Amino acid sequence: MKNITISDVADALGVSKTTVSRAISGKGRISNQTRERVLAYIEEHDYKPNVIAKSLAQSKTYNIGVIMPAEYDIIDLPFFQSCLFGIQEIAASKDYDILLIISPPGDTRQLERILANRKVDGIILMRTFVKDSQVKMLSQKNVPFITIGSTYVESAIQVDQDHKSACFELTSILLKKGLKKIALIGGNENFVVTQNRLAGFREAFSQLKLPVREDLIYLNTEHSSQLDETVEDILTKNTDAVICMDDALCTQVLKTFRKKNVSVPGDMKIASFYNSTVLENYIPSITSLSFDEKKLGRAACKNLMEIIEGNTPQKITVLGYQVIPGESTE
Amino acid sequence: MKNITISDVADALGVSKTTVSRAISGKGRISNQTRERVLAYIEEHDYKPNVIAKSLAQSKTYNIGVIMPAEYDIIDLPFFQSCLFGIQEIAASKDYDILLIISPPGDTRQLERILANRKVDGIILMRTFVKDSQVKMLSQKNVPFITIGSTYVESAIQVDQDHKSACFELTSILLKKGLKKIALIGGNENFVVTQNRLAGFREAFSQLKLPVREDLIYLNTEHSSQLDETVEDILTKNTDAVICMDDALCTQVLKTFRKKNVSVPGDMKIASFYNSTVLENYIPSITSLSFDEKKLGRAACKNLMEIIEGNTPQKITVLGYQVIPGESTE
DNA sequence: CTGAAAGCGCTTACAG
DNA sequence: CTGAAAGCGCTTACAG
Repeated sequence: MKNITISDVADALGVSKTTVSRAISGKGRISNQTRERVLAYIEEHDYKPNVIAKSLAQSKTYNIGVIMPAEYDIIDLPFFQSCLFGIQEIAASKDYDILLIISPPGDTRQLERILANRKVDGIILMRTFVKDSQVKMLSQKNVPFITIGSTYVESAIQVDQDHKSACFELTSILLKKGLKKIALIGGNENFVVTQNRLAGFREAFSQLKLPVREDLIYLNTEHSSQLDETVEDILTKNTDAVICMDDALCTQVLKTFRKKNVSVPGDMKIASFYNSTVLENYIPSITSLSFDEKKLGRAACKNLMEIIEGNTPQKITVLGYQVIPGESTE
Repeated sequence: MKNITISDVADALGVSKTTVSRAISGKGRISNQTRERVLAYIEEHDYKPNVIAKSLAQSKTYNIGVIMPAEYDIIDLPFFQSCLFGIQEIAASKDYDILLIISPPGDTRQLERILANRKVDGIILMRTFVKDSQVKMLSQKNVPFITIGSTYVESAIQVDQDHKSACFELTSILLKKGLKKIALIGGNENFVVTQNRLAGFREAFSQLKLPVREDLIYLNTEHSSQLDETVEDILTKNTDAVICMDDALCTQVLKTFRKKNVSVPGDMKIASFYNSTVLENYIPSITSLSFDEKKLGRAACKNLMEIIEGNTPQKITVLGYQVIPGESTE
């Protein structure tokens, strides 16, 4: 049950392997007639070139490595999932496959192994950190790569959602309703995305020449125990509204509000960052933002393909967002 | 900046490529002295064999394909994620990598492309269906593969959690408390896992010689609108307790109960299938089951490696579970 | 427009 | 214990 090879095809047709190769790849001069004869034969006999052999000859793998952080944060999963779908869509259309690299943040071992083994033609990083050892390494080694999410490394080509503008707009909406004491609850400050959202938050205030209440900015609030204290603090300070940087945080905050009989939007307005399934059925409906993550994945993969093909895509691609107004801020 | 090859090593050491190859692989006779000399040189000069060339020579790819269904069901994501972690752990330890295949249920195109391109040495299916075209195809083509979750295809080697026993025990616990009218709410009946849980549910009744209330079995309840009707129906029928086949369903049911002022566990007992993050902070705490999904991934990958190496692992590997008692059934 | 030949970087019978 | 040589299945200068 051996697989049919390019030699078999060549022999059967009485042409050279070179000719068969050219018919398939479309490279090099070849007569229309010959090409069609070869293609017809291939089609009929279901010949599939051996990608490994092709890889070796061309020093290409037709794989892209996608790095997924080895962190459990259930709320981020749909994000990664959607990105992956977008990536895979584009990749498959160019006959590329996805090599999944699961790696703890800051740990470059997996990545190095795969690069040393020459198993991929390029890399997509699905999350970036303020100080990102993976980005640094890829950049040094001159490996084609794209980051989803911004990075501070100059040479990196990035695709991102416009978190800053989004947070700016969300904050502005609240400010323009006359709400002044707005709290911001966010996750890990080492994520670039956290910094970007914070920047948007600040800008909304400064544009309206209002002072930011620094004591109402709560970052690194990841554990729910910690979050309870945060909410406590927010309530003590007579806050008007809360913006949550993600829906997991928002869910927790809402739960605590309910426990303490804080009514939304009566006593407190609240807005969150994603209109995810976690909150979609919540009553009252929560004002939130909508991003197209599949599109993000597609954009990242398209750009990576460009780099691999030797082109230079634009350095920063920023994708839009939408504000989904809800009852929670009325 | 060319990469150092096996020939370079051989030349530098004044030995043949054969010898270098043998020193690395450990196959074939070679003197200890020579092996160590080669290994030392390799270590010092950081030589990494080209995996692609190795692949071509051995007809092996050192990749395993992992199939993830292209379906959005947020509740399943942590499951897949954990499995992936387990898989990757074992794979990496054997220098294998994961090729991610995202594929709509029933669609074998992605899979066929990857097989035709000979990009993997074996496949892990992360979800199975009652009628599973992917399983059928893999089985026909004689590709090494493992299913996570049971399948009805005879030849398939499977790794699964013991959903049946788990559901049996959960149901038994409720029955032994004297609860008779127990409703079962489940998802897609085309998933083997749904059928297994249902079987466990039934067995609990039959073992205690109690009749199953067929009208309290609700499958295929995926959309929340539909679920509302289901809950309505359950309440009409004066039900004692509800078992939910997953936490997404459970969350919805709990929400509806609250809306209708049905108190848990006062008016109604409830139990769910996973002790996932979705419910972990719920008040009252929810009686549920705990499975180790990373372990599942590990077991699947281990078995696949066995098959690839020419061994025959046991046909069905079943992993245990734990009942986590909560206040919701007290 | 077509082909013979070398090359990609390994492995592995075979011979010694 | 070691090595020369063929082979894995492609691609691609080079020559015609």
